[in-house]
Amino acid sequence: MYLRGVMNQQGQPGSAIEETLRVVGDRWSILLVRAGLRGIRRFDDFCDDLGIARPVLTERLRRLVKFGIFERVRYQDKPVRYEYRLTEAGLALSPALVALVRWSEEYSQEVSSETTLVHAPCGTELEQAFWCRSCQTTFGPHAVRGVGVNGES
Amino acid sequence: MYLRGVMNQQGQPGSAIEETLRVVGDRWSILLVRAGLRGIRRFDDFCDDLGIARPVLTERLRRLVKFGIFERVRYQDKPVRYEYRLTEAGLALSPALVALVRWSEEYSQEVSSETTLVHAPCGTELEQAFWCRSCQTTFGPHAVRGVGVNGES
DNA sequence: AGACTGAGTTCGAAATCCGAACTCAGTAGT
DNA sequence: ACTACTGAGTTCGGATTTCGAACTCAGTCT
Repeated sequence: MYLRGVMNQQGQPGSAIEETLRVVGDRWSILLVRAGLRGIRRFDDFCDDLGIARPVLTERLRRLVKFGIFERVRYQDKPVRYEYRLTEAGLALSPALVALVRWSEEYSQEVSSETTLVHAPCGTELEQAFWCRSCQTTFGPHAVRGVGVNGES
Repeated sequence: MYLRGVMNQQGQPGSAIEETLRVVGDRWSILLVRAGLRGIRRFDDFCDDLGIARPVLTERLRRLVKFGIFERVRYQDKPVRYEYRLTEAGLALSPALVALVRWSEEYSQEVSSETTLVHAPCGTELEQAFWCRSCQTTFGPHAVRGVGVNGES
């Protein structure tokens, strides 16, 4: 039973991932990050691209900025205008995003996907793996275990 | 600009990942999958563990069953009782879950995480990578590209 | 002046979420 | 036979979120 150790009980401050899901765990946030990766930065462009309601977009961007996933940058002064750029933390969400895209390609019914993710240099479909720096091997989810920061589990 | 090709326009049927996020893109679904991975199967246990409201749990489980992530299994007859087990598709969400957990460990402010994920055999903190079967190498998100199923992009 | 742009805000209606209490079939204890 | 208990839900009314459409506001363009 892996992922043990990443436990949560009700009422507790909540494990890290619960906290994270409170930030990105809605229908839009992940999509906003994806749009950011595709180069979208401006309010209206997010709005048009995702079809998200404006008040919701306002609130989401504010929250994502607050949690350091996007930053609000003034890119023009005359009429003062701001845009939203992914921070490093935001970029770091891409593995999760890619994992979701891969899962979608493989299991999503409804819509048959028309694109797939590949290794750019050679065009081979990519697989996702975990990598152990010390063993120099890749491995699957079965070999993952959760432990306390400085202890066993 | 990677992840190009995985585009979406408003009003369209929606790319695969949009569809996927309509299923698992809420505060609870991913947490339910995580609970499933931890071995939780029964209604009341999900309820107690996550602190989710019962009517919401009912609706979520129904949806996740409908989309093939959990299956509802009769595990007892006398008083007929059902439990929820992750399907293979549900298990296949674990890379995404692990990616989120890793991100949480690294970037989540609020709560400092007390556990970390490691490579079980050796105890080294794991890294997540993409793996190219044909090149036999791992690589990061920069080398990922989206292409049409049978064409370029 | 009048139209347009970009980044929002305001509005009321509709959909979701919530906790608490209830149901219903069967089991266990006395 | 009566009571308490279990597990998987359902029902309720109230609080919160989401929605689309229309509005604002500063500045620019023609």
